[in-house]
Amino acid sequence: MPELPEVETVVRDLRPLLVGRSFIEITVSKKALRRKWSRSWEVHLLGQRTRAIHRRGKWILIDLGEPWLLVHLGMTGQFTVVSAKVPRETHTHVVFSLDDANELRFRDVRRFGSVTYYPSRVKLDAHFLQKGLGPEPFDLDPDCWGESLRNTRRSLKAILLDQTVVAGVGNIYADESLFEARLHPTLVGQTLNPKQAEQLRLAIVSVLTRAIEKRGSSIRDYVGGSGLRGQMQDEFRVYGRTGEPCVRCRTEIERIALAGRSTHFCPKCQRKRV
DNA sequence: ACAGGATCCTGGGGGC
DNA sequence: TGCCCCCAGGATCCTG
Repeated sequence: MPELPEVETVVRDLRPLLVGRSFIEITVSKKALRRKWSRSWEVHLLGQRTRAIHRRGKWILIDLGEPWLLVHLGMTGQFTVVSAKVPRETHTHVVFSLDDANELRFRDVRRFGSVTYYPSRVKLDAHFLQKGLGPEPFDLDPDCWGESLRNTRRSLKAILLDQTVVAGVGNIYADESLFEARLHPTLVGQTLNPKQAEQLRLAIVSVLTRAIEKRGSSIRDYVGGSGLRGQMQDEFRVYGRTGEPCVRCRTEIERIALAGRSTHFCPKCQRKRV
């Protein structure tokens, strides 16, 4: 589910509820997440005061002094702080009881998400380095971005989904960014001129910024760190609007399969010409 | 190098 | 009501 704007919203919601708190108990369900939770981590986590919470791409990083927690929401992950009195919902897989009678809960219906312990920031950085996680969209250097496009024969859609090129864009915001930039999703990176490359970079920044302002998109499962749904789903211009009229030209929005994902675009506004 | 498919999971919706 | 098929905000591995 969650792309950069959703993860950013979770982090902003959790920050005031989590910083300064410590874990007094950790409860884990029997069902395994994408990376299995190890009970041996718990001794290192209990009693540690939370110093900060950050986002990197679609990852959530919790700074507990020396140890860190790394969280990925996968497709259906929810990461919320609620009163311990609130009954736990089904599919709640990890619960961190806080020292203020609240609980930090990780719930994930499809279990594609993960909650992982790292003993230090250095180990965490090594993990990202090994994955080759790309730059944040807001810090993306125009020349570096242009270079990434010039050097590949892949489609724009595939490039946007590649977390090593730019971190945090997923299926929804890839489609919305391509519409904003008026570029066809099947266009090959190599064929863009510098002006178009820059248009696309700016479109990504603009779309993600707007989505953060709207607290992300809640289509089905997504909620922010305090349980509230987002509002950006009401402003999609192509995603999920197959057959509906384009907001710019009234042409019917088309849907194709590309890079293994459903892809939505306006065949008139997003021409294949370069 | 890159596209496409399968995989990990569960649940919702549509068609019959 | 039930069953079957398709679909889903992600990441990763394998094949051709």
